[in-house]
Amino acid sequence: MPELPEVETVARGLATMLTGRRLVHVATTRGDLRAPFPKDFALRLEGRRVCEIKRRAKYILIELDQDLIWLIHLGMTGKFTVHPPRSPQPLDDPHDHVRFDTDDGAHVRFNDPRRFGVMDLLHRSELTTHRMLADLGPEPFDPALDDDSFSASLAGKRTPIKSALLDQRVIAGLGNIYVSEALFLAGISPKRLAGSVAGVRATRLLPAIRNVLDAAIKAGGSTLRDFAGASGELGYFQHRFTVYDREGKKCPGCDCNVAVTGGIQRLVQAGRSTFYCPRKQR
DNA sequence: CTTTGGGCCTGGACGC
DNA sequence: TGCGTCCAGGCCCAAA
Repeated sequence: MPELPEVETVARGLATMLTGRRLVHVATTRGDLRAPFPKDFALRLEGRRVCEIKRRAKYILIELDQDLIWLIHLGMTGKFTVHPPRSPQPLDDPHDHVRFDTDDGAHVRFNDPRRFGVMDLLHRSELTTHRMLADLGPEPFDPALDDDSFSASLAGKRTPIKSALLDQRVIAGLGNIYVSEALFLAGISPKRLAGSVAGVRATRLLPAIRNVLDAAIKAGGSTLRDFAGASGELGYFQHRFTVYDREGKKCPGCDCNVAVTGGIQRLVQAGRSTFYCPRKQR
């Protein structure tokens, strides 16, 4: 369930370990996840130096020399594990899809049991035209995203606000969990049509989105401290959610009796679970 | 044009 | 115990 905060955490962890390093001994296992890896994938990564590691929406972008960019999506279950130099070689796992060493002797593996991840290689010039990047909306923390532009992107939409926030063209990086959390914090019903959120409610929703993401990134960052130097999995951190996956539990903002009200409700919108409190969200 | 829904993939939870 | 069924999730694409 990696969404923006988890992807950000993984990207920061990888940056700590890999920036400035050269990739050596790159190998793939079966060479496909949701889609086949690009042609000569391992060969093209071999010997490249890591210049910088960034995140765009839920994608990790590893910028290499020769203007090559390694694009990674973690899907649902994608994980990186970094084994520092001189640490024991990890056991083989059938779901290890990519492995490589760095020129300082670390060993890195990408593991994805459900294979919903994506690997691709692109040239720097394709950063805004690549199929998976071209239509992405603004980053939630982009200062250019203000109340007016956010409101304008919701205006006229006939889809529920829950679905609109999952649409990466509206705002990039939110997934099913943080959409529920942000709508709860903003006190907005997930069933409300996006068009009716434009205006005053949008000015409540945008800070709520930022608060929820910021708190989760901070929680992730605190796990990174322990990981550097240890043989660690990147991006998995304990985070407690207020409404997500808490059907029937008490809403922290309500003093109502759960036995009477049923507590936090679950509903399905566009095939996906939404969790909310009908009393706090209108 | 916009919005909806199916398919991809597989481990784990659940029911019989 | 062992089997089958369903679900979760992000994203693309076809269909309405």
